[in-house]
Amino acid sequence: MDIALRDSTLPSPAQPQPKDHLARLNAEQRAAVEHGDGAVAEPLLIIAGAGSGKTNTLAHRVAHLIVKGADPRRILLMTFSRRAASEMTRRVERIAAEVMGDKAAVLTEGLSWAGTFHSIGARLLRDYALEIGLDPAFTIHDREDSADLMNLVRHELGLSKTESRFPAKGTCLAIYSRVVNAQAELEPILGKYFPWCAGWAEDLKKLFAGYVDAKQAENVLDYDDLLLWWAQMCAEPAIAEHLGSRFDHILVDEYQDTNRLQAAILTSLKPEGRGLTVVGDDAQSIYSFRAAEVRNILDFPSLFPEPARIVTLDRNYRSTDAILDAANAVIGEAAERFTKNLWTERRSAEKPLLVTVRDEAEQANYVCEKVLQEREAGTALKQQAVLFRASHHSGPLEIELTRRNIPFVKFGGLKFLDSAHVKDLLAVLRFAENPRDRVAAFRVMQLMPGIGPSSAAAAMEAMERALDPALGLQFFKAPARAEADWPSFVELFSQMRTKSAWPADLERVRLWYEPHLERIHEDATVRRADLIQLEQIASGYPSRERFLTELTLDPPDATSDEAGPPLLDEDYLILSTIHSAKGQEWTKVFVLNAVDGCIPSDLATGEREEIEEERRLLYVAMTRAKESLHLVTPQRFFVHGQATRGDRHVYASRTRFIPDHMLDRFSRVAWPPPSSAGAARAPQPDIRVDLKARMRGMWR
DNA sequence: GATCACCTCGCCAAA
DNA sequence: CGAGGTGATC
Repeated sequence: MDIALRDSTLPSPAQPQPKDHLARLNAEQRAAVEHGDGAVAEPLLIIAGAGSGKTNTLAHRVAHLIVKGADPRRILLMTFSRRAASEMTRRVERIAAEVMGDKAAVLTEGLSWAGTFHSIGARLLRDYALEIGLDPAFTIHDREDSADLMNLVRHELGLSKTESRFPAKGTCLAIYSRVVNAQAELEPILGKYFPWCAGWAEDLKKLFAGYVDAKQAENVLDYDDLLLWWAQMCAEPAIAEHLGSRFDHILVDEYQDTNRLQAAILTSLKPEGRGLTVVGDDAQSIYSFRAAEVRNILDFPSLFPEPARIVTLDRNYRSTDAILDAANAVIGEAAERFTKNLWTERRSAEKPLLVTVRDEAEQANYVCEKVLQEREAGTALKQQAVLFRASHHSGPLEIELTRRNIPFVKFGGLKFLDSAHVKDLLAVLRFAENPRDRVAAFRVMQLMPGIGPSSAAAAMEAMERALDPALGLQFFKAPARAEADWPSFVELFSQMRTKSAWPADLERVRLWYEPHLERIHEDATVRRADLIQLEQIASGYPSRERFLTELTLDPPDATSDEAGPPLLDEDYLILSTIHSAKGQEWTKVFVLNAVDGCIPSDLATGEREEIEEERRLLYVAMTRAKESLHLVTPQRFFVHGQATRGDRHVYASRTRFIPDHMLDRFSRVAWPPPSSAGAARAPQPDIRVDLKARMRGMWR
């Protein structure tokens, strides 16, 4: 910041505006931005179709509020992902800077309440911890930690050896999570979404009660707790009032994908609705498996004493009309729909392609060839994306990309944080942060050979009995085989408890962990590189607590074919699940497995609502494309669970969401093209043999 | 009580 | 095929 700026007082909103930042918006966008003209006004609902400039509009609205004098520290902005939040704040800064010049930075820096519901929840719960009887040093379990804790309780209650098999830990957690997020009773949830578990209702209730007790005893919260505690806290009128009055404006993005808990939080913060803005598109609701509730957005207008203002954005700035025609046709078949068709002025004669290939291997070949062709023609790899329904659908393609040395980054599916060595390291940190965290403690202690579940449990008990956890560990008599390892572990733990230093803690942990890493894993070298990379990431966080919290709530969501993140200036192809592709766009888009069984997933063909959501999923995938769109349909799929190269397979047919009468909106091609079938063969050996002569010779 | 070899069964998307 | 659980061994 320069001197002149430091001397100046806060910029006055009344200053003449050098540029009209609203001029480049269309009339509807502008109406959304100017609603209330910077003041706290009645609730606003923005129905924003795919590619209608939603992010831009929301960013302009926030910037406009600030320009008009709103206090950025009193603006709460909730987005669906961390990535969306930082993109939004970046744009707000840019727009505000255009209007107010350098002075904008002072203001936009105050825009600190921007993030996901979960991360905002975590911050607020630490803030109000004492008022609500929560230890502010709580740690947060990710999905896998939660499942592990669920499993511990499941064992303790003897549910792991029932006569017929009790649901697995992941399923139990999914059921629990759904009940919590939907604010529903267990039985109907079981009947509707987990019918194969319906017989276990009583045991599940016991299990969940035990799970809640365990979380409280260990001072840990899971993802759902961040919303549940927040909502419960707001059920206390005094706290809700206090909290609600901290914010003048609350803006929520992707509102179609919020659940009942989130809606409850919102209305308790602003019961009158004044100052609320929600943005979304019911045609893009694809998270009902996380208990998202389309009704939230549909019912929003009538939720408050004053009806909400509704603004609809239906002009699409992203895709060509050919792509939009096809996408509109797909969503046009939806049983129930509230948004209008999108329109655009971008003309193109290039219809989306419906490509038939023999199998997934050919699909991989097709994508590779086309991607390289497009790159030759000037479209960078980064401007091209391959989308798919389930993370494993990209398996064969990943192999082919690797074989051909085409760099790629994959979003969705397995993550960096899911690898055992990273989790080990984080568990040590979490154990130091919160010694009562049993999942972390068990994981860490069992790294030492000779220590299994029962020794770990005994050590935990010793810790609880002692005045200080570190002393408890120190005087614990480790089993003979682990005696040599124990002291250095205790030393590490007490150091982190008493002389914690960040990010030095992490390096200490890594040094302690390295011998174990080498013993446990063959490929220790690759994994060590990951850990060093983790230290890089860690150095960007101010404290151990912030590092743990934010890493759990906003995990790096990409994995690449090589260890380490690709350099920013490198070019790479994007692979992504359709869910992770939400809100993004690319010049060229390939959709894999556009067949029944994949889209819709064969696991989602029961309820009509499930089918409808699968249709929206295809719509979301198609509307990511700016210039060209390829839907690829392999004809046969090799069945899972047989020896490699086994040839048991099933035939698949084109997705039901593109019925015959819609085909005129697509170009249909078979690949490789039948005419050049010969060209696809391996080159002939360059020799000539006179077999006729040879055969004649046999008798001579 | 820890560890390993074997066996079973499988439920996608993710903060 | 693979995580996760089971029973036999050190």
